Amino acid sequence: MAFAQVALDIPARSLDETFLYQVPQRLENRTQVGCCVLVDFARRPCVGYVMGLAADLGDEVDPACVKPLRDVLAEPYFDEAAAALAVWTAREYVAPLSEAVRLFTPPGPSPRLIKDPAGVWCLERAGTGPVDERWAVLAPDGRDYTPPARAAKQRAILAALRIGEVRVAELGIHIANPLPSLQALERRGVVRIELRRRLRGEAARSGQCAQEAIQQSGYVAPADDIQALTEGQRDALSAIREAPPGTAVLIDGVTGSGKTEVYLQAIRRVLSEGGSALVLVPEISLTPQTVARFRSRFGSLVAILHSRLGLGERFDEWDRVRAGEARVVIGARSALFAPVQRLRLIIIDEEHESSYKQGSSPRYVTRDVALRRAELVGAVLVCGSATPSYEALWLCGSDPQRWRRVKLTERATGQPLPAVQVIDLAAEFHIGNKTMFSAALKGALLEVVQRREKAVVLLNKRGFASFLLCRDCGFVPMCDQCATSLTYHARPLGLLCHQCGKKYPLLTQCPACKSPYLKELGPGTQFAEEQLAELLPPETPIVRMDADTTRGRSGHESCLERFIAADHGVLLGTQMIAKGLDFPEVTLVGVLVADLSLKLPDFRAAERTFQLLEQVAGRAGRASKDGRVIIQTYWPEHPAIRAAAAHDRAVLIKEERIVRAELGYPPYGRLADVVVWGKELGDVVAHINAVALALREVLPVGWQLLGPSPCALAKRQGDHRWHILLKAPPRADVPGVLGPFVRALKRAKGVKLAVDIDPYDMM
DNA sequence: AGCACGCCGACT
DNA sequence: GTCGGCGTGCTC
Repeated sequence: MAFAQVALDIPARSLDETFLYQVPQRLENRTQVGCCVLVDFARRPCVGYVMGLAADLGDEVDPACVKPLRDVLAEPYFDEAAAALAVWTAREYVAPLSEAVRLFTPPGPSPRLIKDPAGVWCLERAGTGPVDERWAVLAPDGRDYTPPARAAKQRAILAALRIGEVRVAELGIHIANPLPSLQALERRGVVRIELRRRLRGEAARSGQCAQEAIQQSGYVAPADDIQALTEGQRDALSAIREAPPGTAVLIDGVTGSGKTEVYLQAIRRVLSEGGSALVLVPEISLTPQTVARFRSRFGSLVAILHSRLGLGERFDEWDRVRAGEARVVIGARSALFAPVQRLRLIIIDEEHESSYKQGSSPRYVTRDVALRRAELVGAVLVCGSATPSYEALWLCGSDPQRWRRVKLTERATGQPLPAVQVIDLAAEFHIGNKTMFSAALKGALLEVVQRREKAVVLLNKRGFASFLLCRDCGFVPMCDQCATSLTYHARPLGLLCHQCGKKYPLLTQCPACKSPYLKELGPGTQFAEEQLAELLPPETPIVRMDADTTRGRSGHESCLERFIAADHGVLLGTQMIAKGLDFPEVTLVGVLVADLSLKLPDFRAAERTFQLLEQVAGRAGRASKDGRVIIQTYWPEHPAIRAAAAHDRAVLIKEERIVRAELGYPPYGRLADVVVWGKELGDVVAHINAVALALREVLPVGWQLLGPSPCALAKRQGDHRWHILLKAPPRADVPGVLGPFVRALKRAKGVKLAVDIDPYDMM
């Protein structure tokens, strides 16, 4: 008799254990770990995934309760190692098991069970099949129906439906758990719940006819493609080769040191031994240039997993990986879970990037899950960055058995790192300069333009002005959804909430005191663009690149192309211009206000500022011409600024070590953030207080509980947000304490709760 | 999640 | 007295 441990595809924290089912004879040879199966659960059918197989029941389960599997719905999506990684991820990040398992299932919706019009449960296949959505529609006789006074939810639902049809999911945004009420209305014949077919966009096909030839010639690239390596690159390569399976190598290489070439050659080696490789890049760096570079080496052995691909195309790529056709997988964070066979190498490029922290459940840390996957499958993890995270550096020092660091101190071209000049903006103001450009930066920009070279200017703030201020009464217009100040945009003219994206018309007078004197304060990229245009000769190409100009499918690329195509000019942008772009002709980098990110309420603010400055500085002088960097700041003596000026991270680390050790911040302590949010402030505060009270009861000795307090973004999209911060010793089993605690919590109406283990962002 | 069970206020 | 909304608990 065979039994299967099944993880049900139901995202509830109270359901995150596997359930045992008996495997009937007829399904015995099709039932494998990773299969999607149909089971009976709580008197109805349910989709699940096989996490393990067993020969007997063990003593835990009453044999009388065990039901047989109803059906096997698909070939295995994942293997035992992946199942183990899913269980580990769910535990480590206090997430429902089903959500962790879904990381490994093909892109697109899971098979769902839906009720047909007769009320019979039936299965809807994933992938190629049509996708249904549940819509609530007012029935013709329902128009005049008035629900009883006590049925507040039904009233709210009907009020919405009288205006128009609504998706059930959308009702859920404002009405907690609308389904029971909706079903009650349906029984009365007041409302119909309809399933509607949503047609998937046509699966895009990747036209790589030219690449086919490369694949047929085998994956070994022509010898002239393989660039001569520097000594540092050779050391890095041999460190990767010699690293035992399940361990990590940190490539700590200055900007322009040729880390990508190291990756490419390490991958080539893995391929020649019959293995596969996974390359994770920040979402933003997955540009056509990056893809092209890998494709030119490995042809159609490359698969791209990108969230911006259509669902069909994403599925096709995923399936090529599973089939073993693609053995070099490049993608953002979630590609870590691709069904790669014989995985021998996992590369995380730009390891310090905050996008490697997943923002929704399971809120995993890519680096840590990647190392776990490497351990489970016997692969080597390679993390590369010019500015590694403090945690990664610390791991190399404190866990040398598993973490090895290789330094690349020279640029591949032999060029020196650009000289950095720091300008004190306060001093500049005192000598009468009231513009955004110091005399030094102004001069350098004019010189660059005159020599018909290129410059990059960073201003880490988009829009025209951060906020409007009434000069008569001090009023600042705020977003009513988020309680953040509204950013003034000149084009299109209006006020915009950068938190939720809500647009407001421009005010001509103060709503509080009717004063017409509203002043724009805190210049952003739109304003800087105007100023730059005034400063430079009229015909100078200026390309602005921020979230506003890169919106849309290829906005990003078109901005870059315009800058690359121009024979000289200035690229002005927010932090997105600092990330992994390689423009050979840039000879000047200017930072308009370096301290913008320094004052954020976040213990990583200094580290992030240094990373941003060092990365953007690295855009200068990558080819044959020397580069120059000018950093303007009100805080020239800050360690992050001094470290960037000297290209010496030690200046910052020295200070950070003291602060973080003293306050128990990572890596000298582990954090967990417990957030509660909801529409009613009173509910939120009451619930978080109850949570805090209960948490203090189970708090281990040596742990600290901070708060409850409002989140830095105390209101977001209409939700009030409060949180509790936990500080634990460095190697404490934080999920081991929080997991059982959260599972035992009574759920409260009108509020939601999330746990973020090892958070990156506590706003 | 979804469904049964059971409590309790509201209306015949 | 019953009806039905809403909170609680269980599901191999």
